[in-house]
Amino acid sequence: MLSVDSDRRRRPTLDTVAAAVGVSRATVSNAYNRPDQLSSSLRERILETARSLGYAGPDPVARSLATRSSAAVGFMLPQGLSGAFSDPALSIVLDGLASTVDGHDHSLVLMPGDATGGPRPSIVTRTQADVMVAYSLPDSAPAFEAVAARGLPLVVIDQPVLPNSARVEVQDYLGASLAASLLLGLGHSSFGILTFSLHPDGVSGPVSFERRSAAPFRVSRDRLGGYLDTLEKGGVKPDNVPVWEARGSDRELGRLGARWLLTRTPRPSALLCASDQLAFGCLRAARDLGLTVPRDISVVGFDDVPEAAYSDPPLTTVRQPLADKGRRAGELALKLLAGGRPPRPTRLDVSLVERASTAPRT
Amino acid sequence: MLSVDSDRRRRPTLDTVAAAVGVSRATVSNAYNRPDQLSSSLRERILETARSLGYAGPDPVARSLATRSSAAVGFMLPQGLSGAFSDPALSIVLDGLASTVDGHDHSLVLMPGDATGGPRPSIVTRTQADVMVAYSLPDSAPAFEAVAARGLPLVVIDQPVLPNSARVEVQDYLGASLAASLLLGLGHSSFGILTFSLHPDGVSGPVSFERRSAAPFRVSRDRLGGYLDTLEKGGVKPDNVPVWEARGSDRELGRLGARWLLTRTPRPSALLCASDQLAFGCLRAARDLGLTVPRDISVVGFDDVPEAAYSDPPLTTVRQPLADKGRRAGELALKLLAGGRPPRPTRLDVSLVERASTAPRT
DNA sequence: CAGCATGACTGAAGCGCTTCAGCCATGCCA
DNA sequence: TGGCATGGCTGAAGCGCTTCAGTCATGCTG
Repeated sequence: MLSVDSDRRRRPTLDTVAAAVGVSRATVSNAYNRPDQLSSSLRERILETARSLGYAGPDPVARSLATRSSAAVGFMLPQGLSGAFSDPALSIVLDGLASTVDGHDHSLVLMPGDATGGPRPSIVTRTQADVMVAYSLPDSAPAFEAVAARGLPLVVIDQPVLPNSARVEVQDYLGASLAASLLLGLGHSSFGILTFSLHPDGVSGPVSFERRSAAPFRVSRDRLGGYLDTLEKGGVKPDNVPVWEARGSDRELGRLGARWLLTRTPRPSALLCASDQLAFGCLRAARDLGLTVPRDISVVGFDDVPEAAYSDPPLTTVRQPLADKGRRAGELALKLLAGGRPPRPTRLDVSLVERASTAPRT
Repeated sequence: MLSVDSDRRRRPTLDTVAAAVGVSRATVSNAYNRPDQLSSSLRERILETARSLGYAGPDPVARSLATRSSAAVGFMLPQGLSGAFSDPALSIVLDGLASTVDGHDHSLVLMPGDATGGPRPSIVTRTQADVMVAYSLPDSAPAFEAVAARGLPLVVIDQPVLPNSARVEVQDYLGASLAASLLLGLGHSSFGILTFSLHPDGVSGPVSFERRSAAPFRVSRDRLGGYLDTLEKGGVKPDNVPVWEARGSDRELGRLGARWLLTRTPRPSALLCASDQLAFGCLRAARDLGLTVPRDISVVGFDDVPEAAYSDPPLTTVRQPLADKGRRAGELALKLLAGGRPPRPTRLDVSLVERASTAPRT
């Protein structure tokens, strides 16, 4: 049976319908796109005929070519899908973005990253999208050149800072400072820090000074910097603060890192984490070691994902407006699409949410 | 400065490059797509000129129109993005799929669902993709009609059973039976069941018989059926088994449901869950209530996500090969794209993984 | 009743690319 | 030396649609 193949080949087009109804192709097009351009009776007749012919509406690709707009936004991720989505923060941001662009009949094309910290240039070149959104890509991602070469508008979430792109980000450094200050205020003086990737190389482990200062991931760099600088101002030497880098932001990796941090000598009495997921891992690691949070160890996270309110104990963390971040990025994308120039960066507020995972040093 | 707009308008095309080099458009096209059709020196010259002209390669949309292939696979989800991705199982499946199609230079278009349990038909109609993948959509999803109307090949993951589509699914019923048998074998006789959505209406709560039997989500139906039928064979009347439906598969919703289940009279000594996420919620709920797993309560999950091995206690669960599921779906999509007929459904094996969240009834 | 705005529809020019049937040298073999 | 395969390139026909400048009745105004 070859009928399937030939069915697919010989699908009806606008012309088929036009001929069947006895009108011009333009009229059929108008029936779909500009109902006000023809009498509603004729429109009805056209739609009816189309249906009976098995015509499902204007072909999206042809329409895109004619309108020079593919009605899609490309979303560039720093890593593969499963890694990326192990952090619920991304899901929330993406959901905010999707609902915004979806309301404007745009679809979302996912572009997974690889070891370069972003999608391969060839992917970027071939993806049908008329605006790109970068989510927390390293400064060095080759994907950006490809975007520029295509002349596509770009909105950047979190990082990097790029000329001629719209940007939305949060006050990571400030948020981290707030968290560190809180802990200092509670009398802590011995700390450990748990961060997610500083480099896109997929390495987990203790962080050297060089590795830290050369980090291409701004978010990690800022949060880490916020923690360390503030501690230093509080009299804690950065050299005495062990830092563990997890190669992703999920709780198992957090648990692993926390286990290392909590077995340093002297043992930290407070752990600062770059994300809630990592913090959840700390809670687990503490329990594994027979330590009680917050009595023995204080833990703070970053993000304030919904679950932070329900962990055991509820997590003290830095709140960032994740859904807003996505929505705002969506609006910016739409705006650039409409020909707008990139406005000044949107900087979203962070705030400290004190729950039960922090306590005065005993 | 209008230059941005006109820049975007006046981008170089194949013709621009052809004219600059002094060859025909076909030759430039060949330079990109069929290197063997021209001398490598000419090809070099063309590529070089293109670069200097700021030509980023053939326009993806135009190319798609000419080749009648959009090189994209559409992924239809039963719900919005954040809801969908709160279950890590989806991320893993999607990752498997993405890496498969990505290797063949296809991209992935996400189509979020709404309260109908799938993407709106208008989205389906307008999305540029030449094969659709449905992930656990209800039988009733209107999205399917739209797919059929466009004549697009379809691969269905998990459900529903649709004529003329490729399908990959797991032995949900069998898996559930295994889990229930294990618990029966351990001497349990008082059970509670925690399932995710039976209907796409976003309702959480105790499940009536009607609601259960009319459930449009096959996976929930099968797992629930596997549990209940097996229990019944083991002498436990289904009427005596409380069932809670969570409107999604995340641990907070699981915790909520488990709290309800664990406060029934008599209190169940074993909880059967439709997913690991829900099971994690049970572990939490048990702890909240001062109960110890598995001494007071046995808990089993479904999926065997990576974290199941590291929960406290490690989770007894039904393993399904998630990454394989995604990969297989990707291969099927590619095969249909190549003109193949839908093969017989792929049915992946499940197996019981016994860890430490189950114990004999005390 | 001339003049004109209005509504309903059409013709044709693209959008940027792929592909395939040639065409033309060139080199090789017998 | 004639015949033929081969490599390298081109011309032109689409792919299916949007859009815009018209054309042509029709009805309304003065």
